[in-house]
Amino acid sequence: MPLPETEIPGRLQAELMARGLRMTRQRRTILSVVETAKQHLDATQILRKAHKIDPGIDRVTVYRTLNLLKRHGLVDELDLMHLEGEKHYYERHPQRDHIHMACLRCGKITEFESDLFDRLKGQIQRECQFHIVVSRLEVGGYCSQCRSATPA
Amino acid sequence: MPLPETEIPGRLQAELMARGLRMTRQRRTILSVVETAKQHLDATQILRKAHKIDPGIDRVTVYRTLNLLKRHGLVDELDLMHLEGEKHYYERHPQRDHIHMACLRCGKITEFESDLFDRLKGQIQRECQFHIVVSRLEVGGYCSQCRSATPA
DNA sequence: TTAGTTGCAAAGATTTTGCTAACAA
DNA sequence: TTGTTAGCAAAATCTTTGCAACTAA
Repeated sequence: MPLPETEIPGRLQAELMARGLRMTRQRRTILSVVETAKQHLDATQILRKAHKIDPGIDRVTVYRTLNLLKRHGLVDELDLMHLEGEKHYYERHPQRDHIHMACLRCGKITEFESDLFDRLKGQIQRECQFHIVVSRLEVGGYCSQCRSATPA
Repeated sequence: MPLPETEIPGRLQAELMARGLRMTRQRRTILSVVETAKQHLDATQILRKAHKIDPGIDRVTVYRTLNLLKRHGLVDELDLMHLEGEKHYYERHPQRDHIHMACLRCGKITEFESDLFDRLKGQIQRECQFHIVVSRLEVGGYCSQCRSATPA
């Protein structure tokens, strides 16, 4: 069963301010784009959406803000198995880590949560004495639809 | 306990030839570099090592050969949590998948195999009806040495 | 012979840096 | 006021493409 949707509007903004960081008009715009994204966005897509709110925002500001969010652990950077080029995708750091599955045929990205994943991370921390800050599990393969579909 | 070292010299070359691909002097060189690597190498490092064997090899040929190996599932592409830039690292596809742990302080990369990881992939295949072709689990954090070390 | 491969040059894609003006606190 | 941030331009980094010459099978 899915987690309850605990979307807190402006959470990113609140977290950044709680850390004493300056809240500029541009940052507010970019944060709102990331926060309300319904899918994984790369830097260019974030810039495009930000432009619709504030056409003056520069691409560099998007990169700088994403780096800021990354450093503070507020967003996760994904590669999604490099399905289309080397761009990176961003999503708000979830309350519970999930796995990203990328279909090599149709490109669909599916997310999956698992107790086994949580236990695996626990095992790593214990047996390797490694303190995990961030983790990323991505798998590439064929989704159920593409497995049963006729060959391309 | 570690797996037995079943290093088969020339395995990459044998696998490519078994697939009916042409074996050129340049490919042989690049394959031997990848095969005998004692650590994760990026394209530039592979080129550098290949140059020591055959100074005429072009960077482009390295990229093309790596892409070939990737497409055939003979090497895995790693990001190692982008610890130093956006380069990719390559390793021969292991008999059993392992986890890469990247220390955010000292940069050390540690590998770890786990039954839980295997079970997790089994769960994904079963519950998501997703046929896994390639998987990548990377974690960033602090290794045991850096955890107990004095702050930088 | 001939389809596949290489090297070279150039382009492409993504991200970062340096600097001054503008701005949040 | 004062240290931070934004915008602009330029550079840096990594990777791919086009094409003629070369080569493995």
